[in-house]
Amino acid sequence: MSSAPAAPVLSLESAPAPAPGAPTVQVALPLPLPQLFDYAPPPGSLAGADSIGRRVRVPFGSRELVGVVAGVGCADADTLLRDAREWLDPVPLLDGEVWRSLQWLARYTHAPLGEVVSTALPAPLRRGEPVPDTHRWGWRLTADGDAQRVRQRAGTRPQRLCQLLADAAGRGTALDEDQLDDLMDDWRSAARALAKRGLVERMAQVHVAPVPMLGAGPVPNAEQADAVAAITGGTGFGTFLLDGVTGSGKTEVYLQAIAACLARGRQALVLVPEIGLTPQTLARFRTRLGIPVHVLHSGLNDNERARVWAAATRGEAQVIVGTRSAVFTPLPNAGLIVVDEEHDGSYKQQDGIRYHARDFALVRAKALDIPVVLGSATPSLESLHNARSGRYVHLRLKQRAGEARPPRVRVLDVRKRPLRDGLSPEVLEGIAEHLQRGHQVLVFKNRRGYAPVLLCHDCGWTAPCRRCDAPMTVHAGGRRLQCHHCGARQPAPLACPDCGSLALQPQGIGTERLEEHLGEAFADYPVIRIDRGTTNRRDALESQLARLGDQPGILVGTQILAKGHDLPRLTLVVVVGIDEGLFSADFRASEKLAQQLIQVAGRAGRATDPGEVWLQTHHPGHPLLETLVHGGYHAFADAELQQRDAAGFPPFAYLALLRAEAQQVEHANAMLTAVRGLIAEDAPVERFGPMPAPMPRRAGYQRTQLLLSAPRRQPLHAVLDAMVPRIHGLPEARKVRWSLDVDPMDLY
DNA sequence: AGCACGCCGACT
DNA sequence: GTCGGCGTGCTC
Repeated sequence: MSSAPAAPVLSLESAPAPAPGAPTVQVALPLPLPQLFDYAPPPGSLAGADSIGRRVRVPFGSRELVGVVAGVGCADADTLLRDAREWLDPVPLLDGEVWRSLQWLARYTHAPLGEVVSTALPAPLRRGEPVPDTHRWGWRLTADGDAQRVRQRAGTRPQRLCQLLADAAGRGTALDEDQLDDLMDDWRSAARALAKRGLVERMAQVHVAPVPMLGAGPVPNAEQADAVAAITGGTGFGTFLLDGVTGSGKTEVYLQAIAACLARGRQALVLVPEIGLTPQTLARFRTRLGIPVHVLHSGLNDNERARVWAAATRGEAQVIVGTRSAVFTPLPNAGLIVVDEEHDGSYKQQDGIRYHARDFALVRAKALDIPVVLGSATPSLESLHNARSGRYVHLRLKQRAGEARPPRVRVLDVRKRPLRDGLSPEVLEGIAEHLQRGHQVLVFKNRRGYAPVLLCHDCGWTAPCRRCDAPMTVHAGGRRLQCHHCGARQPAPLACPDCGSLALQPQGIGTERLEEHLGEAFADYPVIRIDRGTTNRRDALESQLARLGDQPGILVGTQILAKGHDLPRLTLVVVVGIDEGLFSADFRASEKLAQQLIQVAGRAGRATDPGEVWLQTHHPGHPLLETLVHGGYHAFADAELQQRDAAGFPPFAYLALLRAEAQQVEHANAMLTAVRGLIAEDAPVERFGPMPAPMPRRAGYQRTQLLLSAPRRQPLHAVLDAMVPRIHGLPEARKVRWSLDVDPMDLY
């Protein structure tokens, strides 16, 4: 699904007409098995077509599982089926569009429906818990409480709570728990005490759809107004690529399109990348739209997620903002889907069901017959290709809002320049200058740790991971080794295990080493490192940036710094060590690098101070840099699309990658060879492999892969349709862990 | 995936 | 003499 929306390779048609006989339910179970399992309906109940989408608890071997009814049928007289234990839903939990789309996804990814359903549902629902209620809880005085109110001792919490509730009652209303949180701290203990004496009571409040109270926003410029008009002006499905440089006000366009959607009484779903969901963004949505915004992200616990899901499925949640998995939210009353930063790699799930949330959002929008907006300053080549071929409406925002000007980009040739811990003298001078002017500097290096390898200067030995074909990364200033692929950690050796030499040196530069060096070079300024090593908790990034505030100082970090927060005092971005990315074997490496450079460059000079971006490289003449610096992202994209076309890569070809891993390579290879043998000789797909994965050994497993490629989607899927069910029966597949990735993001 | 059943080593 | 190793086979 990487390029075209809902190309109906796979039909949405469902079950055949039931035949006479004992009724059965066909249940999709969360197992890596391709088939449905038949049961007799729970004793004493009926199962018609209206039970499709309901959850049932069923016996399975010696255990019990929760599944979803995917069809109904009738049993042959001679087959003995087990009884399903119980219905878990009175009416279907999944129905209508979301159910059809999930079935589509199962067929498209060639994954078992039960596993797709189970990734789509919040954990409590997956476990069989009832759909949580979404009532707001209100508190009011009982008749007793009202009568005895005057007898409360003045100045106490219970008295204050009674007073608040009495005031509210005077206005003919109760107070809900959110309002009480705002009005009084620790009202709960007072309420508990009063409730025990029967003076106050809690009651569920009927949901009343809040009316949006649109806050004032900036006056849109002509480009923004045109974009909003295009998105809101159409009828039904349409895909809009909102292609706007950093600072051009894409969020403003989203907000106005969402406001229009709300004005028609419809729900809006907004997808954001994992690190894009900042408190600032949420606050802006809330104040501008003037209604509760329901948030779904990895920081929520299971019950909170289930509640948001429930609120959405009941149509109560009007705006849902969430990361990848939010794309599964049922939207009975949908009006708009927005995918922010649509190029972002975190939309593709890389384990389990390998779906792409952006692409699935398109499928859903089509099924819902509503517009979908894909926004980015650096659109994916897939989306650009679709825009240029007319499948998407291409909306360009070329102006930066306000006075902000695009940053000046400088390519620094560091060949033959002395580098100290990876930084050239010019860079250090530049940093000093910006700091002295009271500004902030961002040093971007896409490599965590102290140094990428530990090298013996005498014999050339490098510290390898014992379980992976990868060198271990040096951490903790050289004292520890860590594998970024399997997580293994060990102390750094004092002497070379091969030759006994003590000349072990960290080789190369990571963020930790940059932090250390910059801390020494600029001892008077704060140096803050932000990467996955320092910023595990969701709010850690916030608090670290808050620590810096408006002070002059240096931020050192990886990818995680490339977007999100506004850093108005930031005027210099130094990009160190892009050279690895220039020569990577992965077909998407150039695209990722270009997007990263443009995104991180967008951090510089968002306010009135003009920003500068310095790229430190040993390859100043590399075509990617030349094109990107002189022609911008679109010139790069043109060139890169031509190369993809010539090389037969997406979006000009469709790929499916079968990965296999086993303790012994032979097992993995035997399995893939057997799979390859399942493909008809004359099938119009190219097959590459079995071949070793780019990292042949990872976490102790030998990894190989088989790549299938076709110039059109349909024949590839025809091959997969015939092939995948038979893989499960392959004896060679027994000792192997395998997975199929349709539209892989990378060939790793 | 889980879980049972099933045949061969070091232990109360 | 048993507890337990993980090979293989099945689950409506």
